Amino acid sequence: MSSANVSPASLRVLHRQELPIATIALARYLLGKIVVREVAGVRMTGCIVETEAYPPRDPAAHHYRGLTPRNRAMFGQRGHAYVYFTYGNHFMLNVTAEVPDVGGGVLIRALEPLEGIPFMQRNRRTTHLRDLTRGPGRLAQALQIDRQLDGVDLCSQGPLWLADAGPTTTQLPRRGNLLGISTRIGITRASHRRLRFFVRGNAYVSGPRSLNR
DNA sequence: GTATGGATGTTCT
DNA sequence: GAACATCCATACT
Repeated sequence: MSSANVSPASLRVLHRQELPIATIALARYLLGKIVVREVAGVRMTGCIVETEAYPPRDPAAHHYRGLTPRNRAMFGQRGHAYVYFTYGNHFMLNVTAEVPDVGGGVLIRALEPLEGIPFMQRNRRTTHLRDLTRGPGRLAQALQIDRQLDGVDLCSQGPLWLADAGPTTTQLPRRGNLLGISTRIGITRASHRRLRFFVRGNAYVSGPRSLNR
């Protein structure tokens, strides 16, 4: 199993300039990066192991029909949070992409828990490690991510930000062994497009086994 | 391990 | 009224 194996002390905030502009490139780039959530003096972190791209002109994307009050974050600068509520139960965390007014986002689908695991266990009401952040709804609940964080800048240290683990993590998935690619989960439109990216073999990746080869 | 269906609230037709 | 970027409990192999 590939483990994140990150040293928390070396966290460095990601600068907007180093984020790829294109949605699909960003979805791949974010694998291996760290989500940092700070609430009430508590820090929870996890390594991104699964993403989905919702690029411009994608009929499955919330931005497809243009700007609405809900999706406005995706029409702003990249590197911000787009958080929305769905299925009556769950919040989803996305990282905005593209240049302003275009519309693009990357759904964060799974994390490998790193720091603050006891708090995630409390938030999720389970001690089972593998169930804490495997899936977009679960990870949002574990990290206490809700609508209040919609629009937050992920490139400045605040309640929610993105980090690099520093030079110690050299095993960023590129192709072949570590980078898995599949169709996206739970959509009906454009369901043939292979825009889901994941760390192959990682225990915290969601979805059916058949998609995770 | 896989398959199914219900719960739930917001958005859009 | 339908669809929805999901999760959970339950039933079954």
